[in-house]
Amino acid sequence: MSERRVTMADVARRAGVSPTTASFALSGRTDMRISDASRERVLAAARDLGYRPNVTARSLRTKSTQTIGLVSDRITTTPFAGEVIRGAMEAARERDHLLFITEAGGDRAAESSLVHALLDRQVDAVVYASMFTRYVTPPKELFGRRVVLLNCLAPDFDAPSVVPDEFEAGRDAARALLAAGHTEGIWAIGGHQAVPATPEGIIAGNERMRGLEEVLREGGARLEGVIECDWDTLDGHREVSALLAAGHRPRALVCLADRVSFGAYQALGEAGLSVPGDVSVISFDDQDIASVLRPALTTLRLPHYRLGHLAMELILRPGPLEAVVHRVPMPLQSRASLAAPTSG
Amino acid sequence: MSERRVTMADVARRAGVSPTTASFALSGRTDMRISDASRERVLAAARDLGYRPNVTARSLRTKSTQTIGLVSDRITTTPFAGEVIRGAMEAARERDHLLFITEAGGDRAAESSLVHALLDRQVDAVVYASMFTRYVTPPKELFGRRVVLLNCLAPDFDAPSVVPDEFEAGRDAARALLAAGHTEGIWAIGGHQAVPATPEGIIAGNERMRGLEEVLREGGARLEGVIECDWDTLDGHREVSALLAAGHRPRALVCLADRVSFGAYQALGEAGLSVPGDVSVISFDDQDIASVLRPALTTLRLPHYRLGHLAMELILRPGPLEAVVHRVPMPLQSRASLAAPTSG
DNA sequence: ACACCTTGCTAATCCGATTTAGCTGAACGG
DNA sequence: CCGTTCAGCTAAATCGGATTAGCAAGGTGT
Repeated sequence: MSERRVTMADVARRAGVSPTTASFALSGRTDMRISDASRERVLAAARDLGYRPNVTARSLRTKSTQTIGLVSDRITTTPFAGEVIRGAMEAARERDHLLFITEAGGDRAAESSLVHALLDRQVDAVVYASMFTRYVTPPKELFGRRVVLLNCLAPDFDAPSVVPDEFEAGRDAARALLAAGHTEGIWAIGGHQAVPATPEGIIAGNERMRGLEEVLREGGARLEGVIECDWDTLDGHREVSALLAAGHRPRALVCLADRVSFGAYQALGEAGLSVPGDVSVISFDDQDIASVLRPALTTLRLPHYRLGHLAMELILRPGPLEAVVHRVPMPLQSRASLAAPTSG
Repeated sequence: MSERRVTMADVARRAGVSPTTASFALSGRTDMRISDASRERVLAAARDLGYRPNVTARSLRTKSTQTIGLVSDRITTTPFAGEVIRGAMEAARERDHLLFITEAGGDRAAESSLVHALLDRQVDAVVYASMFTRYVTPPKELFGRRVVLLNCLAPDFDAPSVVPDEFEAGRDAARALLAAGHTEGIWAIGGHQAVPATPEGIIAGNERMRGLEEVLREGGARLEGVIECDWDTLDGHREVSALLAAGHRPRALVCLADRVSFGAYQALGEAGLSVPGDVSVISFDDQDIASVLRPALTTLRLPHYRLGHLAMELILRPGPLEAVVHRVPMPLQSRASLAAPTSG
């Protein structure tokens, strides 16, 4: 891409030293003796010429490209996935690394070919990411490589995982409910289900429900009912409408995803019930919409930025990677949809 | 990253030819004569050994890395920006290129340093992207380089731009309104304003308004009023509430962004007005939320995927780039919020 | 029979860095 | 005065390919 770049040979020539000396002076290595005078001259020459090392050339020798690859199933499906990338990117930048982004769209062949494309470019490591928490089997090309699993788990694959702490989030939801005084009329909408097509897709649902029920029980409360449905606005609307039509009068709704909450809001509104006056709502995810709903939604936030950041941090941390599961807390975003139950 | 890779020398050895012959056989070049027998043996050896060329090494000689860099102000601010990246990525992949993603967050120094990081890695070209349409001044490091401006304009910079066709979208909004029979009581909410902090940020607003008013006028209609406000849910809610409180009874609202529409929906609902029964709403952007609102929002879609795709296509198209502005159509998503005005 | 092409291949160089091996001159010790 | 040590540097090899220059064998034309 245009204009001959200044090379180290140019710098060496201008400083009146050999390329070897220039190299050592510039890299600041001390195992080869360079006089202060020479070093200064090299540094000055580099500065004057605006020298920048050719990372590609260096990589050929050093085997390190300062480049990380990210392979994901889908980047754009979930609207907040960008935060994952941003987290990874910023962590990379803090250590002078750059990020290749790829997306296989769930296609195994495409995935393999993308991993090859990354390896052909000598990436130092790969982040293998899923856009919702689930079990995966990374392509065989990644075996034995430096890999971190992001938002997914692979028991047979020797690599660390970074996932949201769904279980603790479930517990926190229950704690918030109890703290507000809710012990009766609590319904879970969305239940254990996540994505219908993916049997393993129920990690988030299961964990959230497990934590929720556990702390509720400890607090002497319990769920009045669990409604299993897909995690979407339409489903939330349909199920909550049905619930109300059946004569139930919930005091608190635990929606397993913000999209479900939005549907619940709509159903509640149509039935003339107010949030949180008549019914409290607590939710999971903290999508954009959560803060814009009226009333603003109290929800447990999926820590996408931190997920991406931590995955990259692990990769760039020196030393071998340990196959540990790192659970990132899901902070409670306390907003307006949760309040004390009205007596009666 | 582990395991010695098979090199071309290995392939040549196994095929019993020189590396030169292997190179020519593998690249399929015809300007050097290689017998069919030799070629076959090289190809077979490569296949047997699972040979993959080291792109980094090749780049050193050829100056082409099959790698494109993307520099943006913010990737995650707008929830649909992921589609831009996906479009660019897929276009890149169609031509066996990979994409570096970087984000400067509006910081000029960071931007320069990221561009350097890209150039140090010998990217073949750079996509300079903004997350909302505006005038920009790319960093000087990009002058003379192969660059495409994505979602932004820079008159003094010799490079093509790819932007949404906001003007035509405004015209299409007007056409949709007229086709539904609206000629009176049409209000624009959001007006020319876009982002308060950015004086150049009004391109989208200006163009949309210009197209809208032009076609309305041609159709013998006109706007009853234009309300200038920021493009956010809160603003939409506040302004529409105020409008109704002032005794106005709009028949159609043109919201300059979906977020504004959402606020308008809330205000309308609170006032007991139904969409589209009492008031029609047409909007711009087509964010996720648009299809999930009740009734689903009729809106002119920002063609993010195509924007990203076209930018990358231009870059990968052989030959020099021409400093032309490419306008990508914003398709009308006809949903339920626009209907004929009720008489009376 | 000799100059002249072709064909089919290889040796050597290059790309821009890093790194290893080795060389030179001064200081030092005895 | 001679061998040793050490500071300070350079030549050359290396990484994995692409590319240029050139060479040997066989065929052609005259």
